[in-house]
Amino acid sequence: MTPRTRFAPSPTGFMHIGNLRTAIFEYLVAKHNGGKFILRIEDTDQNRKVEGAIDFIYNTLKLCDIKIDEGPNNEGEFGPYIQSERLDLYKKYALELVEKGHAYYCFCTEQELEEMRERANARKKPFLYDGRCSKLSKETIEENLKKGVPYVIRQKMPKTGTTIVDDVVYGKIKIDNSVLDDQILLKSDGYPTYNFANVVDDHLMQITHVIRGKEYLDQTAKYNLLYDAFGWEKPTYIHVAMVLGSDGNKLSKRNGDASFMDLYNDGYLPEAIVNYLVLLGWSPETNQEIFSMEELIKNFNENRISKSSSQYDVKKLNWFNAKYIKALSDEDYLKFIRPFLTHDVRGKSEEWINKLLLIYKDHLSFGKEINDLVNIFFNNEINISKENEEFLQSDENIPVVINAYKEEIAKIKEWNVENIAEVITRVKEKTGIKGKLLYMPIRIKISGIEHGPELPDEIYLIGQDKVLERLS
RNA sequence: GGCCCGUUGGUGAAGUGGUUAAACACACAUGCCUUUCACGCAUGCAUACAUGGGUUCAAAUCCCGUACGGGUCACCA
Repeated sequence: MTPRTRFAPSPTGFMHIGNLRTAIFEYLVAKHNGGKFILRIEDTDQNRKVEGAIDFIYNTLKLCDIKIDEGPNNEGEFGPYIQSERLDLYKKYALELVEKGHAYYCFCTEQELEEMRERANARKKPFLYDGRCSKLSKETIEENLKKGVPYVIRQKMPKTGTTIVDDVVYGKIKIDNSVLDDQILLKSDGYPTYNFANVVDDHLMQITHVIRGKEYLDQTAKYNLLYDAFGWEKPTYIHVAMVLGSDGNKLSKRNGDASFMDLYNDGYLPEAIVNYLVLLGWSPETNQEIFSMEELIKNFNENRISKSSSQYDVKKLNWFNAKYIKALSDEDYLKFIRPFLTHDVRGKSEEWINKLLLIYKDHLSFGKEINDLVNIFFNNEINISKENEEFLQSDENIPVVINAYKEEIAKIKEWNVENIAEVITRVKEKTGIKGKLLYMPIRIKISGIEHGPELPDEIYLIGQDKVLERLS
């Protein structure tokens, strides 16, 4: 049987890095074993549908180089791949379960349920449906159906004993059947519940490995009971621990850093994000840290997924991203970084812009950062701090050096980095000054600050006219 | 509250009974390099196996209790 895994998001138009990581794991398990990766849209909650969400998911996965073998936009033989288009299927299987005696019609109204719930709360007991409708006579049921009384279909749970969940990561988990609710399979609007649709689809789509967040671990007992009721073979379960935010709490939109798209828009390369995420909760057998998708597929091993949750740390992501940026060709780098530059570049030549951007290729953590780094080349006003002003007054040689620079720079006919470098050497020879006193004064005069790229580059980029003006 | 799961330095983690006086990476610090910074390289740091009890010649590794953290108990997924 060829391995098949699936990514089954609900179409909310948002993907936080925890979801993405799950998708990556699912993809890697499939591909490592030569299998298929399926996308299924779980839109059984009609209230949460978002326009364009499917394209958004395709887009995100494509950026991450995760290839969808079957999905709504490229159907295989197990379609449709959108749950809202499979309604008749769920109904058919729900009724099959009723037939077999593993499920029953329930005509209780929301109000009745609410009352039961309140009574349970008052006694400080967890609410479990008491199964009263399972005792309804055939006649009553038929009469209700004929009258069109709204109903749901509930699964009949065993009241005693335990159900074992076998999980690749967590091992064997024992769940008491007595805590299991007669869960609803089919809602009164004809839509299936998540749990039911999941089991039916995973079976029909021949999913072999169910990989999902650990928050579903407890629920898996219900799944197993469902599989047993149908007489279907259970898939291999791989539950993965959660990704926590940098504050150690649950990831949330509010934390800002939780979404893939935000990261992408800030100038993080998808390859770097994927590489970082895969190492969150999974470790390879060697000390290798940088992995191409191809290498991940080769090396991934679900037995090395961690049980405990891990914390998202943007600093490590920055490190990965910087590595990936450095590895880019100049051409690719320029293509990547250019859109992030928001400074006013009117009047600047392409050559000038590219040179500027290239200087920072090895210094960049993420795309948006370029604007801060590059600031000194766009400030029209130079602000020299008090300390720096004092420094300029601190040595009688400084004016001499500055004057020498001024003279030599004015003489340059062809404005390029080589000639500027020569000027610096000449100033050094002429004045006999070297070290700090040689470069700091001019730096401060032309940019206001003592940091920056290499001096010849900096002088070159600021431009001959401006440099001369600022040296006066 | 019941049930389930987890707990190795600031972070990601290796290690699943014995050369581990616990690797590696990020972060941090220092040094070298560079006429600054950064990059790169090197070194170091961090008083890390939650805690108490067992089992064993030997435990981060096995068992039990406790604490702490998280998850789950919907006509949401």
